[in-house]
Amino acid sequence: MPRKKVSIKEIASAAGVSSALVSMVLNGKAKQYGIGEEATQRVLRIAREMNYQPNIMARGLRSGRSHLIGLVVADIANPFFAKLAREIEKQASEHGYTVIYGSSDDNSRRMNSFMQTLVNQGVDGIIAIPCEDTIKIAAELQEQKFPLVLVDRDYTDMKISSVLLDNEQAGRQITEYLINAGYRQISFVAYSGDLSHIQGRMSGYLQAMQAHGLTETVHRLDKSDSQESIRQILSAIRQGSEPTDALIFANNTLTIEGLYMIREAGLQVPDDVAVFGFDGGNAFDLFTPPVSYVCQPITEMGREAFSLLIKQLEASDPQPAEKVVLQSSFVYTDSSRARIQPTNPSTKKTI
Amino acid sequence: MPRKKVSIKEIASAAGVSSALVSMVLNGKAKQYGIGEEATQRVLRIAREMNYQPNIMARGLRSGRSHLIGLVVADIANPFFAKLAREIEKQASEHGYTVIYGSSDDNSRRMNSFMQTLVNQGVDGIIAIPCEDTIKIAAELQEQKFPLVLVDRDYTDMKISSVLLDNEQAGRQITEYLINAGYRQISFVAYSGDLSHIQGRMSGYLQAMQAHGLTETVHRLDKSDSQESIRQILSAIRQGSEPTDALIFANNTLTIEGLYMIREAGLQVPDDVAVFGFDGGNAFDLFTPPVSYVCQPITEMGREAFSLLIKQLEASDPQPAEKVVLQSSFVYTDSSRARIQPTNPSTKKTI
DNA sequence: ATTGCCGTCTGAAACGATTTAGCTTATCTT
DNA sequence: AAGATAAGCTAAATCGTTTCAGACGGCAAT
Repeated sequence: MPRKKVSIKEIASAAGVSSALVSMVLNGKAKQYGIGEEATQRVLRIAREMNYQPNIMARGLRSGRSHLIGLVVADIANPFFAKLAREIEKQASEHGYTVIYGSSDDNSRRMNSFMQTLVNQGVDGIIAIPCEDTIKIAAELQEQKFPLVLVDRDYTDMKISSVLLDNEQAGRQITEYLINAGYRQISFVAYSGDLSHIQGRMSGYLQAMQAHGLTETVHRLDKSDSQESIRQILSAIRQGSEPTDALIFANNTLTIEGLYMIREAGLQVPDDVAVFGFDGGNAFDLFTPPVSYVCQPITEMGREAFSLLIKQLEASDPQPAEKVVLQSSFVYTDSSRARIQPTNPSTKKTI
Repeated sequence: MPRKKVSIKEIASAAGVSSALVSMVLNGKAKQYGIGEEATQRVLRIAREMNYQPNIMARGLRSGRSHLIGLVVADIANPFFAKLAREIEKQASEHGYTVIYGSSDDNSRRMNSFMQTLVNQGVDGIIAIPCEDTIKIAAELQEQKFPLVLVDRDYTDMKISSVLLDNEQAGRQITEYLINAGYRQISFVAYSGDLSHIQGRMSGYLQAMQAHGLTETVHRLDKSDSQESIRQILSAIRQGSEPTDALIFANNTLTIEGLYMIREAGLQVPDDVAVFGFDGGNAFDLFTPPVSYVCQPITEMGREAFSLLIKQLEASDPQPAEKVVLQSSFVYTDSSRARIQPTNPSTKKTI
C-alpha cells in the first residue's frame, strides 16, 4: 500500500513537468490555464498511481482556507445537539468540509475560549449554539466579517445569521392545546437565566394564558438545585397547596428531570397532572404514559445552518445577515389527553 | 479589538530582533537556546500587546504536527458515543489538542473514507470505534506507525492499542444474576454481525447458561427489520410457544427497541418476562419498571483511550500496542427482580 | 597576540501547494 | 521575412513557522 507522503513535486518529476503544472491539473484548472490534453492525462494518471493526497496544511497556509468549520454546542451528550451535530457533519462532508466540535456547557467563558481556539485553528467559519454572553464574541467576529451562524437561540439586537424556531408560537400552541383539553391551572417550568428560546416559549405560554383569562404560574429553577425545586413543586401539587393540573417543561433535560421526580412522587399522569415537554426522545416515549412534546425540526435546522454558513464561505463579498425561522411540529399523547371533566367547559374553545 | 493577523515577523521587527528569536521565545525555548533575559521579556511583552496568535497551518506545515486528533464513532447521536466523545474532547482540550469527529454508522465504507479524510486533514492520531471491516485500514495505519487507538471492540488477531470492556465477564455476570434470581429460560438478543463486543457478551451468556445446565437461546436480528423480529419473539413469548422468562438485549439501541415492542405487546416486566440491557440512559430509568443494565465506565474509557493515544503521540519512538480492559458495573432494578417462585429453588446458588 | 570558547543572536533553508509573470516555441499575419 | 499572437509550459515568490548552521563580540587561557 503506497502511503508514503507523496508531494506534488514528486509527481512533477515523475511526469517530467513542473510542479506548477501538476498543481493546476490537480485543481481542475487545466483548461483555464491552457494545459495540453496529453500532459493533463499523464499527470492525472500518475497522481492516481502514486495515491497523491494533498497536504492540507500547505494548501491552507497558501490559500488561507482550511475547509474546517467549527461547531460549538452546549453539550454533545444532549440528544438534541447530537442530532444537530450529526446533520451538520453530514452536510459539511458532502460539501468537502470537516467539522471540529466542542461543548460549551452554556458556560460563556468556556464558549469564548473555545471559539477563540477555533479561530486560531484556522476554521473557515463557525456554527454555534450561543449562550447568554456569547453575544460579545459573536459581535466581534461578525464585525470582522468572520463567517458565523447562530442556531436555536436569538439575541434580537444583533444582525447575525441565525436559524431559529418560532418558540413563541410553540409555547402558545401547546398552551392553547392544554387549555382546549380542559386544563386550567397550567404551570410553566424553566431553568432560570434568559436564554432566548426559553423566553420565547414562556412568552407564548403567557400570551395564551392571558388570552383565556387564566392565571399564569411560572417556576424558574436554579440549575444547581433544580431537582430539589421540582420535588417541592410536585409535593405542593400533591398536597393541593398549589392547584396545578398541567406542567409545561421548557426544555428537554428539564422534562427528563421532571419525569424522574414525577415518578418518585408517585403522581399519575395526566390524572394528577398533565405533562408537556420539549424535544422528545426515547425516554418520553417509554414513560407511562408517553409524554407529549414539541418536536423541533432538527434535521432542517442543521441543513439551514450549514447552508447559511456556506453562503458566507463561498461568497466573495460579505453576505447580509439572514434569520431563518422554522416551525415546530407537535406530538400529542396521553400525557396531555383531554380531561374527562373539564374544569369549566364553557370556556372551551377552538382556536 | 486588535485581530489583524499578527505574524512573528511583525513582532520581530517591533522588538528589533530576528523572527527566529521570536519563535524560540514564544515556544518557551528561550533558555534552551540561550536567549538573553532582556530580549525574552521584550518579545513576550510585545507579543502580548499585539495579541499574537500563531498560524496553525504554517506551524503544522513546518512541524508536521497539527494538534488535531480524529475521533470516529458509530453514531454521535447514540448517547454512549456522545458521552465518550465528550470525555475525549475534554481530555484533548486539556492537553492542547482539538478533536475532529465523524460518525461511521458502522458502515465500513464510510468509516474507511472518513479515516482517510482524517489522515489527509493531517490529524496527529485517531481514536476510533472500529466496525467489522475497519480492521483492514486499522492494520494499514498501524503498520505505518500512525498513532491509533481502538475503543469498545476488539479483533483479537491485531496488535493495536485498544480500550475494551470485559464483555464476556459482563455477559456471564448478568446471566448468573438472572439465574440466581430464579429465571431459567433466558434468551439473548443481538443484532447479527460479529462485532466483537457482542460476541463477548454472548459468549459470557453461553458460558453461564452451560455452567448451569440450562438451554441457551440466541436470537440474531437483522438490523434492517429488527423491529419486526422482536415483535415476533415477543408474540411467541406471549403465546407461550417459546418458553422464555428473561431477555438480555445485547446493546443499548436494541434494548430501547425492545422496550418499545414490549410496551406495544402489553407484556409485563418482569412478570411476563424479565429484561436486562446495556448502557442505561433515561429511557431505561423511566420505563416501568426501571430496566436493569450493564453500566459501562464511559468516562474511564474516554480517559484511557486518550491517554493511550497521547502516549503514542508524544513518544519519539514507536510505543508497543497496549490493550486496556475495563470492568463494567451493574444496575439491578425491578426489571430483573427475583421471581416470587423460582422455577427450581434447589438449583439456586450464589456464585 | 593568537586561539578557543561562551553567550547571544541572525540568516536562510525548509515544509508543500498556489499563482503570477514570463519564457519558449510554433503559427499566423501582412 | 519580420512582427504579432497564441499555446503550453516553467521559474520563482509566497504563505508563517521552525530550526540548523553559523556569525559576532568578548573574555580567558595559552
